[in-house]
Amino acid sequence: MPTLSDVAQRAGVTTATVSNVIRGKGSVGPATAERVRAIIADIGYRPNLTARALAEGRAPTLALLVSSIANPFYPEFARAAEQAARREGHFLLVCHTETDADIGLAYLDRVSSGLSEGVLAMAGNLRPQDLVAVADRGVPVVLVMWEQTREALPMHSLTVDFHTAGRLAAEHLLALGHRSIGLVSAKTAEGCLVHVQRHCGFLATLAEAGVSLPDTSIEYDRDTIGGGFRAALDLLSRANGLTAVFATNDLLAIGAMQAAAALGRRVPQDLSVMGVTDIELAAQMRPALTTVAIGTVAVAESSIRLLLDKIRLGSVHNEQYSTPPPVLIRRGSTAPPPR
Amino acid sequence: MPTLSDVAQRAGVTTATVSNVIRGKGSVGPATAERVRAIIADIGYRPNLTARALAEGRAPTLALLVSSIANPFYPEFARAAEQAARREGHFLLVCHTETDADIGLAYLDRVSSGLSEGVLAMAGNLRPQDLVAVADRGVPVVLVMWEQTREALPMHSLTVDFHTAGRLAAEHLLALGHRSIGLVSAKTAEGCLVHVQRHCGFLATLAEAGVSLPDTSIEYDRDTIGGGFRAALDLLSRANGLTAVFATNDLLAIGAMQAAAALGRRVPQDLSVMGVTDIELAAQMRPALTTVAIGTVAVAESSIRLLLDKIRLGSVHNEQYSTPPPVLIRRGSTAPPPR
DNA sequence: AGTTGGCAGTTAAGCGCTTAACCTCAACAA
DNA sequence: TTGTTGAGGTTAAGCGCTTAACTGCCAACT
Repeated sequence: MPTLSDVAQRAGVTTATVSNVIRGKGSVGPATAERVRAIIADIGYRPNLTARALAEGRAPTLALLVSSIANPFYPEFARAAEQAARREGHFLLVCHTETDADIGLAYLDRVSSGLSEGVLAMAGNLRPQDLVAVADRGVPVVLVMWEQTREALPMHSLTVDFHTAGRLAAEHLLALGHRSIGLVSAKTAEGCLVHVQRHCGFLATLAEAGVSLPDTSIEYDRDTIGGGFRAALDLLSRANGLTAVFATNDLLAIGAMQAAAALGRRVPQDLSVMGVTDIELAAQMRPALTTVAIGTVAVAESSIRLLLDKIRLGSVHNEQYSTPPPVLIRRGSTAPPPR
Repeated sequence: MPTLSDVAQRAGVTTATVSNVIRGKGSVGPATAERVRAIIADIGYRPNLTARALAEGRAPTLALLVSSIANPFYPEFARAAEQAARREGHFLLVCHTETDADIGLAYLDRVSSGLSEGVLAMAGNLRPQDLVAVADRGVPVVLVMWEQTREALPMHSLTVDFHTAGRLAAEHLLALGHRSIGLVSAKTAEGCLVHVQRHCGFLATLAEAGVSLPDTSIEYDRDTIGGGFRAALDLLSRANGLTAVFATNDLLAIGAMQAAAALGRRVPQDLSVMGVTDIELAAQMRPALTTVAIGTVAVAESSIRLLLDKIRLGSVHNEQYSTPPPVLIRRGSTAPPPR
């Protein structure tokens, strides 16, 4: 592969000049610039990005740490994040930490040793102290939807107002006339605040409306349809007269729809079902799933922008950003309760 | 951030010795090694991977070019590929080329300028000449499931036997007793050989069994459930007496199941439905989707291994590998035809 | 005693690029 | 005439790491 000095040699100038031509900096005569450009095109020279990264002290790469892709939300997020990064001239290194905090640590470690300029951390299984260690080494880190832990970590973070998401869901079901509503949520003991918040927003709204606390089914397996199926089956067979089910994410909601079908209850005529997130699958269901959209693409774009801001401005104070509020997406899986 | 020479200085040795300690090469006395290691741990030194990549002339990174993630198969593949790459000490740069060949070109270009050691190309929208140009520059490229084009590109490739996949599907339905079978496939004019092959294997097997060619519905939108829904609706309303539908991928098949439900036909009692690929969603449907698994994880692992072999052995001949044959996964969406 | 060989380390030359600092010369104003 | 200025370069010092080649030194052979 040709290098800068190959080009320089052929053009009869120094590498500095060629570099200046490429970067459009410094002052180079038009004739020289043209000659250099012609040679670059001729021999097919491409700058070595690794060398450039070393010389500039920064890599055109951002890392995204996600725990798993069991939930299609993550690929959707990753894709949007990658597009946003690309628009800013950056690559995205996607790292699946799976369920193993040590894999996360290994990634954090390697990624923060020069390969990437910053880290977007979404993986709930990362240990807070590992993140802090990396941040302390001067690597820009942005926490995305990191409501896993209550203690505020000393770094930038981007949060989504999941409380409002729960509230919107409750308001929608109440407005339709439902008064006997079941809740399918994730096990709170795992400290998964993203579910707890939705859960609480939902309950608070019902309480304000004077509706008694709903029957609840908790599922450990919060990122599978099967989990929602089992939870809803349990819920529907235990509690009579439920006319609606709210699940704290779309996957659980889809499982709930399946449970309704298995029990011979039609959605939405006999039972309304709704979720949170608005994954692409939600719109593809029959009936299409009513849900509260959190704006996946917007969240991804904000995350990238926040990280890039932190990198470029080097802001020290660790700000906390929120994305625009969630939005109710009315589809076919909810309707007024049967009389 | 501390550098090699910081460590060397504190340890009273040269950077070469520290480097040797880290890499376990050369010969270093046990006492010195221990001292160096202690200092590394003490000051929290991490090798700069960019500098290492430059010095070694290779980056610990592989690039994966996918076109989109509309079909959940791609994230599943990407995840498996990333895990395989990690086990080999590599990172995975995921690049979504979307529908734009120029984005693909830009990625190919940048990724092949030192940032990654090799490229896994799955994106059907990449232009063959762009791939050839990159390969000619000496960048190892492996084509994965690149049956988009008939002309053999001069590079390594990994293919899946989709013809057998179609055959297995036909054999399964025939064995169950179906004689009137519908086919939902992707538009062949787009040159999407991965669908055409499944399609042909299926038809050939039916023909061998003396079963007349089935009714067929072609869908442009091959990577959405909605596409399968529309196609199957068309098919089922046009052709009377169909007892089974074979769709050339799982998404189309899931759409077909929805269409059956919309028409009041129970799956599998009234209509059997099956697909190809075995995406995770297939197992989560109710009834669970019978399908022909192509071994996504195995394909991903083979891709990575093939690419790494090409990189390490620098093999010049452009071999073509095949993954293990597809396997029928019998689930609840197929049954003998109604009498 | 003289050689050999291996261990423990050092030296120094890169890898391909960026960039601050410097040089030269023509044009121009004072 | 002298000084200033700016355009159009050049020089050279890195960025942080790897590695081939080399240097001492000491124990072990013959």
